[in-house]
Amino acid sequence: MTKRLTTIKDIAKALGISVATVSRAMRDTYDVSAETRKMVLDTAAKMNYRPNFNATGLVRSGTHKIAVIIPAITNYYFSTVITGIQEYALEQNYQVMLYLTNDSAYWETKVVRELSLSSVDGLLACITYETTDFSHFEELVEADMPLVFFDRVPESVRTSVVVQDDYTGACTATEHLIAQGYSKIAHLAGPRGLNLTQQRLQGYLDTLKKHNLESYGVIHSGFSDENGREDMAALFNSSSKPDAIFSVNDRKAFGVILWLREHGIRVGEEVGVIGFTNDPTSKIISPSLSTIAEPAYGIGRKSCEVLIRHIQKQSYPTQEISLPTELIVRESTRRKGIGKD
Amino acid sequence: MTKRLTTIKDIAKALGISVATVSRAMRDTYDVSAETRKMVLDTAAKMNYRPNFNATGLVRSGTHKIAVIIPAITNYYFSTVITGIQEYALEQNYQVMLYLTNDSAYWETKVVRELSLSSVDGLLACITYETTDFSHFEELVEADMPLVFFDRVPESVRTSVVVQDDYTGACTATEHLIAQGYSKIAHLAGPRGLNLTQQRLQGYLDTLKKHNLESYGVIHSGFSDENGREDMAALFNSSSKPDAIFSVNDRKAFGVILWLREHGIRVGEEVGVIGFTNDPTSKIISPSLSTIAEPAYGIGRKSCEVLIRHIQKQSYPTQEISLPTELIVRESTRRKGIGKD
DNA sequence: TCTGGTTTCGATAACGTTCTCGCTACTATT
DNA sequence: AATAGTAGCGAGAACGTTATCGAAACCAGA
Repeated sequence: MTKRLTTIKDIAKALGISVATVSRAMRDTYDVSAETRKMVLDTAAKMNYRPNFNATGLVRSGTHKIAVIIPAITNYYFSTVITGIQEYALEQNYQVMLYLTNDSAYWETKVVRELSLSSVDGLLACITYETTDFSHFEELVEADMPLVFFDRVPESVRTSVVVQDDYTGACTATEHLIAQGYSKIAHLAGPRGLNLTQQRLQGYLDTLKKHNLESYGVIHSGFSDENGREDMAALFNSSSKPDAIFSVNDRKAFGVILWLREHGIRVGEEVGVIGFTNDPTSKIISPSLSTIAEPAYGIGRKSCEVLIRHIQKQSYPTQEISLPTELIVRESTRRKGIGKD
Repeated sequence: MTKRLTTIKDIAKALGISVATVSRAMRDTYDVSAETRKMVLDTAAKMNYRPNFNATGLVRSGTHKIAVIIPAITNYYFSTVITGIQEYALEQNYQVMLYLTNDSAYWETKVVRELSLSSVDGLLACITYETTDFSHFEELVEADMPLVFFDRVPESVRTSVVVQDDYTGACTATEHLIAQGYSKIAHLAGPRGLNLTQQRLQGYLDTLKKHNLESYGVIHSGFSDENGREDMAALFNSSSKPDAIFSVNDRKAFGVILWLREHGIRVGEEVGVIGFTNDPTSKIISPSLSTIAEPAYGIGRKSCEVLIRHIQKQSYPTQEISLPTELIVRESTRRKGIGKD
């Protein structure tokens, strides 16, 4: 197919030495004299030598590759996580293979099952919201494949996980709404079965209870702005209308704001809205969206770091890492909505 | 490191047949009886066999992997392109390795140079806007490595390219502004040296000339909304203020709209704004942004398709593919700005 | 001069596949 | 019944690298 590449043998022949010496000279310096080492390195550069990872990977079982399995990348959170993963991986000389599941459990299973165990050293995964059966991941764990989950994590599989502190973030969001004077608070929750959905819901409920407030409704649905619109229509159809909305994520909150605007309801003044993520669009939408900022980049770096630890020390203990979130106040939760962002 | 995996040999031993037969049974049916084939497949499944890609890649030089080199993924366009690439690749049983250059020519060069030629079958690249020296790519071409550029393409390297029709898109955008009654049109251009910057600028200039209009300013800068704001400040500092802005992309146009709003200038009515991309935020921003929709997903699929063609037939002729764009009219270019989106 | 210890290097097996031969046993043809 | 042809399979080399073992060369000490 492609032109024949120069191998270690070619260098050996050119120099009249053995392949073993060339191989040694390539990486460590011990067991080989300084001059031969220099000679080898020079001619290697001259002949434009590149190591064949198939061969090295074959003999020492270990490719320097990690697989990332993620539902999608066309949103701020996921794309930023990947960026963090990618940067840390490259720093550590690991390469990233990307697999998109498109939030389909079928594809997730297929991808994980077909993923040859020999082609990657470890796996970084964020499950789809459809996934209920985790046997495809359990098989990997049983084969001792290092595996780390981030953001959306299953409860059953016993591995390391890296998440943001969803529970505390939800508490902070709800506290903020209450502090701003809202009392009839509803929650637009994520899909059922997802850990983060449960955590954020619980934070919301616990904070309400702490303040002796009733929930003004909880609706479970997807993560899109369309879902947000639909949920608002359902919510305002009932007799007891909320005066504030805590959305499980920003995109859904965008739908909420758009719906409120279209229905002539003043965002902030009449109905407060807070999201979760800190998507860049939350600064652009009008009114701008208050939100709980997630450390997406940090999640990416950290989960990659944990994975590589697992790869390099097979006895590295299982970690459960939770990164802090941060409240960002903007216009959508200002009662007297005059100030700018 | 990870537990010993079952190999083809284990299957052969378990069945009392040779490895060659097992190997053959695994892929094509010819030269092996239906019953042995079934036997092999069954026990392979039973023993949880996964092929070792290092070994297959070694003997038949060809890994089923392609590398994607891209400045970033944290924006709509790039993440959608990657999604297209990924989906087509998976359909064709190729795996995607992701490399982010962060728009740094240094990292681009480093990544491309360190990319072992033996570890991927081909390369899909979108250059940084810093890159001026393309020798790292030319080396690949000389080594017969299949290489396809998309979106941002160098002019010098002789390979296949897949882009949207930037020139015609820019013409359409400018025509639209003129048709809406704007006549003092300025262009916020992209970084110099990028082909798409040049194409969009030229489309703008040619359309103005066709209508006997003067340009009300061209400013080159980056792609961010911050850049858009800065450029607007510079533009409105002069005595001859434009009544319409054609921005090289949507994110920059968001900055424009934000700047106009902050300065009490009515978007659409007083100053028309049109972008390029069709970022989902363009529907969310208020007023919503008219734009030229780019076929991002299609670009991804198509460039991956061309690359795989090149990989599978080394004599596949070099292609220059240009995908059509589409005008999307929203509020930011409505003179009497009452209508909804 | 002999011994023992380093340093530097070469031969060779191994990693898990695929590929090229060639062999056997069976079927078809005359 | 003899021959040719074919289907099915096995033996072994090959891919490019690393790892193991041992050999050669050199040096120091007695």
